[in-house]
Amino acid sequence: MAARGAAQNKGPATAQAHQSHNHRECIDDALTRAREICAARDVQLTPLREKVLQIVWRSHKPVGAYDVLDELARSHKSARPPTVYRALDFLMGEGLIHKIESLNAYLGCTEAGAPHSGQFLICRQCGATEEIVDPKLEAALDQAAKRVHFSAEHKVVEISGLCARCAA
Amino acid sequence: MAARGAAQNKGPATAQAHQSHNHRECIDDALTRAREICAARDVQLTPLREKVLQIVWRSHKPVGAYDVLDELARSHKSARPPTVYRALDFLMGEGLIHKIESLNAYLGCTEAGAPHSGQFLICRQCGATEEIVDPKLEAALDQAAKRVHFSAEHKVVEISGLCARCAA
DNA sequence: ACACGGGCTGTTATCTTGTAACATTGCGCC
DNA sequence: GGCGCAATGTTACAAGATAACAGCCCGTGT
Repeated sequence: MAARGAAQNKGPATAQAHQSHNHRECIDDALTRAREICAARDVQLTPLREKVLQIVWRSHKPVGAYDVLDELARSHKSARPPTVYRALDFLMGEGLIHKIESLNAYLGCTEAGAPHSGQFLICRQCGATEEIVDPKLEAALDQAAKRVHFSAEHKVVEISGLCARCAA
Repeated sequence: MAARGAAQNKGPATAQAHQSHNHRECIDDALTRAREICAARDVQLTPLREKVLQIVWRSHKPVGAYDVLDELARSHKSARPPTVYRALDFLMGEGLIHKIESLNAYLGCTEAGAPHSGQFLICRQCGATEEIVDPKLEAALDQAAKRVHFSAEHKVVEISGLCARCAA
C-alpha cells in the first residue's frame, strides 16, 4: 500500500472519476444532502464529522482511514485514530459513506438517504470507484440467498477491473 | 475481534457448517483434490502449504491468518507471519482457498479447479460460510459491469446475515 | 564434481488498519 | 447547581499484512 499521506493511486488529487466534472459540486451536493438527512433524523452532523465527510468526498477514490487522519490533522491537531474511526462509523451508520472491504477504504455514498449496501465498480488503474444501483443485480442477490433460506442483512458487492477510460 | 488464538465464533472447532456432516470427508476430499490440481499444473503443494490448507479446512468458518499461524506453530515452530501469508497467497493463486474480504479471513474453496471469484453467504451468528455458485447472479454482475463499459476482473460478493439454522 | 539458478522457507523488523478503555468537555434538563 | 448524556480527547495496544534479506535444497549444464 502507498505511504501514509500519499494518494493511493495516480491521478490528480481532485480525482475526476468518471469523466471530467465539477467536483466542487459533488462535494457541495453531498454535504448539503448530509445536513438535510441528519437534520431530518435529528442526529448531529458535528463540524468534526462534516470535515471527515468532506475529506472522504475529496475524490471519487476510496480513501483509507489513516489518509483521512493525515488530512484531518492539518486542521485538527488533536486528531487520533479513534477520532477518525468514530466519525467514519457515524457516517456509515447514517449511510453517508460506504466501506470498500476489498481496499479497507471509505467512499462517499452517492445514494445517501435510503439504506442500502451498495455495489461498486473499482478501477485498479485509476482508483476511481463508482457506486451503481442495479435492481436486477439486487434481485439476483436476494434470490441466491433465498434459495438456501439464508436471511440476508448486508451485501458486499465489489467488482474490480478497468473502467471505460482506463481500458481505452 | 477475538483475541489471537481464540476461535472467531462460537461453536465447536470442528464446525459443522450447514448441517451435521462428516467433516473429515470434507477435508480429505479437499486435500485430495488439491493434490490432483497441483500435480496437473506442475506446481508444488509442499508439506507446509498442505498443512496450511488443512488448517483452513478445519471448519467451514473463515479463519484469520493469525489463527492459522497459531495452529501452524504447534507443529512448526519456525512459523511466522510471512510463512502463513506466503502459503495463503499460493493457495489463493491456485484457487484452493478464498479470502473473505469483509472478515479479513480465509476459507477453503469448494469449487477448486475452475478459476472463479466466489460468492459467499456468511452467517453472523455461527460463522458458517457457504460458497455458492449462481449463474444468474454471475450474469447479473457481468451485465452490471458491461452496462457502463467496465471491464470486470475480480468480483467480491459476500452476503452476511443468518443461515437457515440460526434464523430458526 | 561443481558452479549456477530458481523456488521455497527462515528471520527480523516494520508498516497499516482498527479498538479498548478511561478521561474530559459541553450542554440540556430538572 | 448538579445530573446525565453525547461527543471528543488521550493513551495504549491488538490485529492484519508486507519488506527485505539470508539460507537451503535440488536440478541442470559443463
